[in-house]
Amino acid sequence: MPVNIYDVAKKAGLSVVTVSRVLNNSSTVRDYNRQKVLKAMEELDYKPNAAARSLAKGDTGMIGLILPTIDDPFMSQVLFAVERAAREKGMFLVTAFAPGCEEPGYANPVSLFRENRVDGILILSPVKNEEYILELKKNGFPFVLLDQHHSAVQAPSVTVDNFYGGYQATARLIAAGFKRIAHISGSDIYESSAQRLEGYKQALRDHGLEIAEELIASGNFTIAGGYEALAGWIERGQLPEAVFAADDNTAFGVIDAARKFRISIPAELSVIGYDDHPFGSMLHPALSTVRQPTPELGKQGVELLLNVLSGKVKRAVTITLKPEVVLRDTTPAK
Amino acid sequence: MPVNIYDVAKKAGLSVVTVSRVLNNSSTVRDYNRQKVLKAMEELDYKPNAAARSLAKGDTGMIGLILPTIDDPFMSQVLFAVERAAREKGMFLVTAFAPGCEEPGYANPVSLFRENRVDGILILSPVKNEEYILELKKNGFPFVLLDQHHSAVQAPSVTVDNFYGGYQATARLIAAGFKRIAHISGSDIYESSAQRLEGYKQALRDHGLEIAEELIASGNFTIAGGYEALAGWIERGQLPEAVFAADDNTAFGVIDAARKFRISIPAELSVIGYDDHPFGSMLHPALSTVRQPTPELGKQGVELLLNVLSGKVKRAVTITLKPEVVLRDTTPAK
DNA sequence: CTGAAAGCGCTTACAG
DNA sequence: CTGAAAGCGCTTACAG
Repeated sequence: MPVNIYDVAKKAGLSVVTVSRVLNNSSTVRDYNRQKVLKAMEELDYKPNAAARSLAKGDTGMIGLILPTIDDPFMSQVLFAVERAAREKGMFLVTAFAPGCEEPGYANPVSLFRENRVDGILILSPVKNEEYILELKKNGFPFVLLDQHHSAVQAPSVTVDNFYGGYQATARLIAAGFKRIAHISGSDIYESSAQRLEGYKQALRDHGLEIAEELIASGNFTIAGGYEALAGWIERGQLPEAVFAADDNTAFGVIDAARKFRISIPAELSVIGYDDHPFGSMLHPALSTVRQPTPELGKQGVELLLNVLSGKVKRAVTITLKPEVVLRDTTPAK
Repeated sequence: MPVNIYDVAKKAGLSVVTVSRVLNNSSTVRDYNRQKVLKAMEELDYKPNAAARSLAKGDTGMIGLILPTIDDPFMSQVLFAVERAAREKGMFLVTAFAPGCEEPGYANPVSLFRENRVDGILILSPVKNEEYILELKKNGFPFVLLDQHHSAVQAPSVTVDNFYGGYQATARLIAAGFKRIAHISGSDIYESSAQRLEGYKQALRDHGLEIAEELIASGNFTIAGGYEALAGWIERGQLPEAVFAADDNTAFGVIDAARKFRISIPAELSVIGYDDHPFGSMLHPALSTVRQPTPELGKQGVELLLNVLSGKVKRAVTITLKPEVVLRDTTPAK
């Protein structure tokens, strides 16, 4: 039942080599013969066998994406962008989750590359220097890091400038005239959190504002974290004028707490989040935020990986994308 | 550099057949020899080549998941569950998006199966009778439908009982003493929407309540849809006592609108959503909802597909999962 | 319990 | 521009 390349060759009255050539768009095929082959394939409803091609050629036409979780629009947006970019390049996407240390019994997706199931791997937001990354490196397996800044690993990567994002968000708040600007950071295991915090601090310094440790809270990138941080400040009588939250979840928690404590936004408190969560623009008040270039991140990641695979890129280049501040209703209308 | 099965055989002083046997956990290998092979593999850091295995065995060890989008926690939760279940069964997951008619230029993920890249496919929430599903069926390619009810396609599937969910949600509202219970439905292209609506109607009927057409709005599964539906009722002086929203996004929109119009929840208006969106339990008021068994959906889907692949399941069985009402703070404390 | 041989469906030099 | 031959790295009957 399954028709193979010999069936096509026979039907077309040519050799399998020629059929293989039209399959691979080789230019050295007489157009007349190409048509015959195409016609035979059509009539036989022939589809090449991917495994046989892989075995013969040594590549798979697939790339892998390893990500920590998917419980966040940022992750899923990148996944979507990656899949799209991969498909546009004719590659399929194998997705594997690697929750990391947080979940012990969960095997690392090593066999994904150790068995040559994919040609290369994209690793999104590795939570720390996972040992499998080191292993990839040691084995010379092609991979690209997405959204990470662990200087410890030298590898091709495309990242978003989190320092810049943190700096810009804070600068906007300063420009609006605020002095008491708080920050709620994310999880320590993500480098991005530390960098947004640094951007916040630097913006304060550059504008001659003091860094008040009591206005820096830890929020763990969660709604609850944002809620508790604001509640804490309120209870201690330290309500800031504005808060830059390390992500939108945190910002939603801040808004939720503000509502609870009857603090009006943005009249009494301004808020800027990070990520541009879809809900941010749909709920009231619409959340001001720092938009991550997720489609670009996915696209550039795939392109970089393909360039690594083709040998065009040999060194550990880093492509840095800029996020963009989007001001909506949780900051003063200027 | 790449070590193959012959290298292992030589090192172990045995034939490749024996190596292959230990690779496939064949029981007919003398334990002493098995150890020798294992040791050789270890020392050589041997990893079997997936393409060669696929070609020889005729299967790939991969399954595909086709989903319309990923911009919804329901989708991503199912994706996560599917990946997890697949990995537990030793399979890898190829993910492909098929936005369907909504996005023309986007190629159908046909080559995923036409080139035998995967052994079988899981199709999540097909928006309608996509032609590729018909093609799969015609070709006898193994697939399982997740979360769909298109009676037009006879195929193995695992679904969630949306009628039941709609019925239960409405019944809870009725039990709380409400008479004017509204419903905001989802998108017509999803069968689930129609079924939740039917459940709502049936619950009303069963309890002797009238179905008021003016209390049935269309919300498109969006925050804006929920917002506008409630705003419409308010403006027309038709505020219901309670609303059953077709999903949590819609419910969030209702809550948002209620806040805007200063309608207190649940004192003046009760709300039940659908899906158990992670935000539902984290924001205030905590959203009452109908929880979908997403982990189970993914797990059962993978298992059913594997049973189809092994020939254990031949007919178009349907596994139906029950959703569960979760009452929180947007409905009266009983 | 073990192995020689053939085969899975392609592609890649190498000739012509 | 076209094709015969070898090879990619495994597994599967078939013998023994």
